[in-house]
Amino acid sequence: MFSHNEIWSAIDKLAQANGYSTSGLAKKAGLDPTTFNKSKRVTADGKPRWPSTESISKSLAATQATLMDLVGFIEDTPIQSTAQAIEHFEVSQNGIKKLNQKPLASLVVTQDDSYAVTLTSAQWAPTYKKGTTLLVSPKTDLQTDDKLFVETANNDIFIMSFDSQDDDTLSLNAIILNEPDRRIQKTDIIRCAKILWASQ
Amino acid sequence: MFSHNEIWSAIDKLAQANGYSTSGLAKKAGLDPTTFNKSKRVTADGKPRWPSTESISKSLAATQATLMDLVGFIEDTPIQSTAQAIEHFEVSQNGIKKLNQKPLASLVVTQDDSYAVTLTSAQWAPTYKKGTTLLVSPKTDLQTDDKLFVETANNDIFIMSFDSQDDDTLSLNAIILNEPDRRIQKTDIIRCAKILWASQ
DNA sequence: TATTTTTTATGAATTTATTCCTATTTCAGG
DNA sequence: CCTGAAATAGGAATAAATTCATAAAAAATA
Repeated sequence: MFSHNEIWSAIDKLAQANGYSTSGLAKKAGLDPTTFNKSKRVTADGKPRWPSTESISKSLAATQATLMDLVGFIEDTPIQSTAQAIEHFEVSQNGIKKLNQKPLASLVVTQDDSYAVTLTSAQWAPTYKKGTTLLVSPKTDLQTDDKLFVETANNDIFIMSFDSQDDDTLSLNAIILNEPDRRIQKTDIIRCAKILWASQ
Repeated sequence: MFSHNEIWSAIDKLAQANGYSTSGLAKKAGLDPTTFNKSKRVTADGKPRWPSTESISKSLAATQATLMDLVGFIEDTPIQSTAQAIEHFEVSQNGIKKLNQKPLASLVVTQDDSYAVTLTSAQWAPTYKKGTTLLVSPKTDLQTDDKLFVETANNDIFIMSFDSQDDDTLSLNAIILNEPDRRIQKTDIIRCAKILWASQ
């Protein structure tokens, strides 16, 4: 379920995240530039007007975004967890480092082998927006396009999709713009977990 | 981005996953039952017709599904790729029974030992309200006050907190009003999982 | 098997969203 | 300060989706 307000807000955010104005996004999508006007979001007598599914599909295509990305722009309630926070990370220009204070991402571990990671940075938006909680599992039966949460020996963190692997290296594809694909030495990996579930 | 075919397929799957026919879903959503007819998906001259965003929103609301859930029916998301719907349950005055149609609770199982249970009954409110998704694990290292999801041989379901156990029986405390505490024979239990995580 | 209910189908009427057109506003560059 | 491009606004025309009305097929029930 999503509200009239949420879907319009998501369209605004989709445009902004790709450097477009609202009308610019409409043009890029091959639509009339006034399609997403504020004045087209309610009728004269105040009834809500919704964008069409086709317009949304075209807008996502124009920004090479998925429906999943759009979900990332729609706010929802945070999850509650039975787990306990044990580690914190900081995101900076040089990468992501473990630390104790002012965490931009917090990692919580449950009592079995699955655990949750809460992102307090917009680093991985729009795929995983700030505030997203990921439920991940360290299980190793990886399939192509599985999303992974990987931590290396020097405490860098990568959230990328699984491409392939051999005995020594793990090949990962970027899931956000302007991030390169990567090949990581397995000996450098201290944590590799498959993302099973992502909250809003 | 998503295609005309994908969005219609997703609506069909949303209906099916909730035990509805396509027209049944439309009715539940407060729409005309013919809204999602095959004949409404293309024009007379073969042009594709798309469901409106508002119809989709109403359909998700009717099934207590999120946009994320719909994505699961379209793309290879973590939820879809690692989970498979296997069983449905119905809650009635006399208890909870397994069935095939119109489930009030749906159970999905992931590829590792944790799985998710979505409650579509208010049976366990206010602790777990209608629509809550529980992430549970069959791990047996139980501690007092752990919340458990228990299914017995006659397909009754209990969501209660762990009190104690001996070789033969499991003692459970109620977590909702007007429910008695219980002692269950272990030989009667066909599923016992610890609730690790609860969604909104 | 007969009967009722549900589902599916299709055309026409209605409602809704987009497009077209024009005008105003905003903002960067000369 | 002026100008041109982009963004926004709003009404009318057009295109598109839903509803309504009806009928036929399929499924459930007696």
